[in-house]
Amino acid sequence: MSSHPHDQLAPDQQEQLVSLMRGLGTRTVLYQQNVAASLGLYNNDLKSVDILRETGPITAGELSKITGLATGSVTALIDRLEKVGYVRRANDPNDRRRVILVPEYEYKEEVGNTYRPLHQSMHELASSYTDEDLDLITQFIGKASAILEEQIKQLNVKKSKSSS
Amino acid sequence: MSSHPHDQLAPDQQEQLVSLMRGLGTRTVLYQQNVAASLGLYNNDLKSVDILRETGPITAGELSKITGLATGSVTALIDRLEKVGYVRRANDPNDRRRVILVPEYEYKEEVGNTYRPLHQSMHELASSYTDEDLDLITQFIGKASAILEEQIKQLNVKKSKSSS
DNA sequence: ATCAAATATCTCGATCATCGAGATATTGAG
DNA sequence: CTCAATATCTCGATGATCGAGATATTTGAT
Repeated sequence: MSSHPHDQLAPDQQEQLVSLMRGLGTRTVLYQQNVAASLGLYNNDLKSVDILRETGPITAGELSKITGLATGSVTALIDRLEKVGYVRRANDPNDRRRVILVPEYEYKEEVGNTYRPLHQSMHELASSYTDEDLDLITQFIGKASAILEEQIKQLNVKKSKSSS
Repeated sequence: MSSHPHDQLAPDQQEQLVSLMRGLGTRTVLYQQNVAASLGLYNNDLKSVDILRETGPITAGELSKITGLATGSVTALIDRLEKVGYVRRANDPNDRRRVILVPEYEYKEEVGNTYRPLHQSMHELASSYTDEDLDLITQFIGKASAILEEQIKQLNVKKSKSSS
């Protein structure tokens, strides 16, 4: 399908990839929302769990910066997550103002169970490639991820600028 | 780097990719949220604009199903998007109950402008690959996207089941 | 030491997107 | 023609989020 024999040139190929990436993005957002609902969490709560999973323990303020939520919202968010055992408040011995958030979802199987079918399918997809190809793809994903991170930073910069 | 000579086996490589994909997902969600804020839209409003962009005109009810929002919420959402000119309500000549949502953001340059830096970077990234490699990557992204779509469906099925 | 400014988190009233149940309009089947 | 099904909208209730101020702690200057 997608009628592009060899008479078609590269720019179009790039366009196709970028378009697919965009579609992947839309689906990712919808998927995340569905996972949250499935776990009985609010979107931002699951988002925070995912962030903590990647960063490890961070302070409430750092979570506020990353998520873009007001500090008051983060306080309430932590209360909710703590109540259901996804996270724990810990003291920073060096600065008693700070609240360190320690992920505790290792004990919560639900998260793993919910993500499992996706991971399973991804593993299956991955196993259909040679080591070499997988390397190529992995590097691409890593670079795409870095680009996104950079773009998020840029948008935040613009946000602060426009409010000055 | 990443010390995995040839004595290391595939599963680890797969793990790395899946982990990276997850990180990509988290960043995608954060990015989307930042774009929405930057455009002065609510998350679900931008989500809907993106959906409409991909699907073309659909009914209010279909948007409700895709986004998972209640019909009453979609009504308000459309009101907001219509007010700022991202979308237009049209009649379905065959069924006068229906409201068809027609995307109108071609006239809105802001969306394109906001996404542009990301697209630019993605194009740059894409242009660093050979046609062959790009093909491989494109196919992978397409498959990953299809997997996500399937997983979203599965989660919706479980949702309906558990409420019976 | 002392004090003021800066920083981190929390509190709390206000706002507003979302829900969900019911209202309204339309279609389709019998 | 009537009734059930369907599509959208209305509207009161709920609750996440905001944002300004309160509290506690740290830091730096004097």
